Amino acid sequence: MPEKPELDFPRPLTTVDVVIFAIRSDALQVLLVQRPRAETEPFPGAWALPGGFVDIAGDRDLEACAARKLKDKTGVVSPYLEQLGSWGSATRDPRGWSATHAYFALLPEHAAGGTLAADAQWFAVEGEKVRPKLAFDHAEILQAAVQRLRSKVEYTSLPAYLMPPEFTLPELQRTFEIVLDRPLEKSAFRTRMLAADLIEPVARMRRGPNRPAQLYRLKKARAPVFFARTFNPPG
Amino acid sequence: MPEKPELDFPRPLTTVDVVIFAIRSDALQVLLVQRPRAETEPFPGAWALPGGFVDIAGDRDLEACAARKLKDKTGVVSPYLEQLGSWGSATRDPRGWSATHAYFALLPEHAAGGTLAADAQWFAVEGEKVRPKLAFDHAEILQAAVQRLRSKVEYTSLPAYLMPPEFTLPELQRTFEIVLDRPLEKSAFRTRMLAADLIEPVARMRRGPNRPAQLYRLKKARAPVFFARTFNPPG
DNA sequence: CGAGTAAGTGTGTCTGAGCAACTAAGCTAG
DNA sequence: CTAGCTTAGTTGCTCAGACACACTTACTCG
Repeated sequence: MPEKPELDFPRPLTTVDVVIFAIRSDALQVLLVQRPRAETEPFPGAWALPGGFVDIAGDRDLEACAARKLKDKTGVVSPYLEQLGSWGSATRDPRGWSATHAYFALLPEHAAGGTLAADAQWFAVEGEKVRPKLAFDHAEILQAAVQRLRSKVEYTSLPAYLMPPEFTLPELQRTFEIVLDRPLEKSAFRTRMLAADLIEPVARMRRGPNRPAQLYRLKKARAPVFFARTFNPPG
Repeated sequence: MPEKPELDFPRPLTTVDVVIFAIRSDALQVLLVQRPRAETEPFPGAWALPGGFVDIAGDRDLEACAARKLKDKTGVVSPYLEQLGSWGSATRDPRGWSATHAYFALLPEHAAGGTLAADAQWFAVEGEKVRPKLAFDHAEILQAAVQRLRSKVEYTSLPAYLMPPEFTLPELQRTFEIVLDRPLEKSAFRTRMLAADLIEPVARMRRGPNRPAQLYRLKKARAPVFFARTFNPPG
């Protein structure tokens, strides 16, 4: 091939980061990894979102790269994975002009309980932040992810992806309440969830502490379903 | 600084592309540029979205890069500009692994009528496509942009950014109808636009073909406003 | 001067949110 | 064994708001 001068442009560093959410201990949590302590690394020892450089040889595309990083840290292979956005600037990485493609993933609790990478740990999301100070601009990315999750919950049934394969309506409502951080009205919630047509009843029932409850599962058709209105808390 | 071996990873090509929309001749149009005819270029002579490599030396961040490319092609400096997503894979560019950060912009008609770059031209959006076959995966990006625009129109008042500084309600409704490609109900449209609180009346009136109409303008506070429901066509 | 057209307003209907009451089923403590 | 507590799920009522349609007003043009 003839020479292509514009390819000699200096290229930005290209990374992919994944904001991995799960409900654990009745709280919204996010998975973070600790950066290596080597002095040659930026932000040594700091907590950061799981991510890293795109592997030109191994990654077919950006989403495959995000899925790989998720699998490396959690072992989970096919969760809900959605592109969040990209952040790129001259200053966000001390090593030079860099751009990251951010994804966010929703894991059911049972999957989140599996074997974790040694450097990974779950942290509770408090407001739109997390306790430790994050490396790079990852606090900003996390904030965007939480906002996106909360805003999509208002008009889709995304949190169903945080549930185990079979769940009861009260359990699903509890998950919505944890994500939204506000109480929801039982009757309206039921009406809307059934109208959304994203979940279907399973024949079996679950024996709860008081009485058996109907089990539901996610329907195969995974189109996000939009609600007509937002619900409001009682009182 | 000590050596940082991971920085020797081969880096993907990094570009920014902008999907620029405007209403022209009563239709939704998008700005395309023709790729150079040199045989050394990929897709010589084909139409493509305006875009190109990130300039590490000149661009502060991705959005500044997108704004620069928009200004280069249209002369417009501060339109509505929103990140759309990113597309990256080993195969989308014949020159190698590449990732593009896509933005979409909304231009008012009067701004879109200004001086265009020599290689740029407006094309009507038909469905979610455009007549000429596009270079790279730009058809896919364009499709995503149209879908995003249409879906956001359902619950925000984005199309107001396609209007001149002052406009009448029927003109605004016409713009909504062009973007959504379906008729809207006059009364409901009025109620919702006023409730959205994104536009405010101007003292003056415009003389129309039959009677003078109230002029409105965009409010300074540019927060996107969400509607409770979608409107439906009459009949 | 009358018909046509477009801007803007009024109105009845219907859906769904919010709230509370109520039933039913199982657990638990005495 | 039983009474009372807890929770799943249902029902009914009220109210607000959005929608569809129809009406009024005002201007133009022939």
